[in-house]
Amino acid sequence: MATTKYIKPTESELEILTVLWQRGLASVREVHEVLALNKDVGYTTTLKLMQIMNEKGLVKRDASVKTHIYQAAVSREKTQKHLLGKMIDGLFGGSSTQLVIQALGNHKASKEELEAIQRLLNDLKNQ
Amino acid sequence: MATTKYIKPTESELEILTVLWQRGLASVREVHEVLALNKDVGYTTTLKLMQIMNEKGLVKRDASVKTHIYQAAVSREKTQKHLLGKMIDGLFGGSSTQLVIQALGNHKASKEELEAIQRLLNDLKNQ
DNA sequence: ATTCTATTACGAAACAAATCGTATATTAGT
DNA sequence: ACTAATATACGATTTGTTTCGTAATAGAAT
Repeated sequence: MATTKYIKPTESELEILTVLWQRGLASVREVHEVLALNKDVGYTTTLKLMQIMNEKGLVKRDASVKTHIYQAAVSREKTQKHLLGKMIDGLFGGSSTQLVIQALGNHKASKEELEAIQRLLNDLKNQ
Repeated sequence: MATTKYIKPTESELEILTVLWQRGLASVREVHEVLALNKDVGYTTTLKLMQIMNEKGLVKRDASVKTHIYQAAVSREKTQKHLLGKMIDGLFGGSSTQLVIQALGNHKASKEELEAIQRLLNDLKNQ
């Protein structure tokens, strides 16, 4: 099996991926306009980043049209899984439970969300 | 209230902090030997990093003895909280629940751990 | 066709992180 | 006092990330 090396997105790349995961397809301008809501950055900066991401294989693009259309080439789930795993191993001594406790303790969740987690826990316990 | 700006440790700095959190007090050599188990890096690199961390205020050191003794100057909990929060906001759309589900789904937890989380959930629900 | 507008391509600078070599200092052993 | 061993200090280099200016390109409007 030819395993492709996992490429860790940088922080800026992650911001761009987040936009792409949300929109599916987007031009550089569209991505840029979303980013520009939260930070002050030039258009060509976003463009350059997306070109680099294309080289790295983090995004794909359709260059057959005048305005290139991009999409994420890595899934949100895989990326979450990877970064989360790193964090659990590095910061939480390998204990996902510790991380869960911290996460629930600090970020408030609604009753519905808590119940969703409880159902998941029951499933896990009965395996 | 004079709030001190939060300094985000880099990845290498986090590795060093992890060692210090575990041991409490340690010399550069001690830290370095732990790091060297997992990666190939020179002693002076570790030294330099710890000096930088000292300037940043991430660690404190006792320089009154010949071999300087370091300790973490930031708490593990605060650091966990900060980085976790960033991750939830950035990667999980602000939903700690999503993160918890991912964490529990991938990293296997023991029955005891799952029950500990269930108790926490009950507490949270009854607030 | 010429001009205007929006786009991509590309290089270079600015910045940040990690690495290590070499010099210097301190202590312990002889 | 000399030597060996072990430390710290510090500069320089390398590597990675982010930034943006400028040029080239393509299409749309006139």
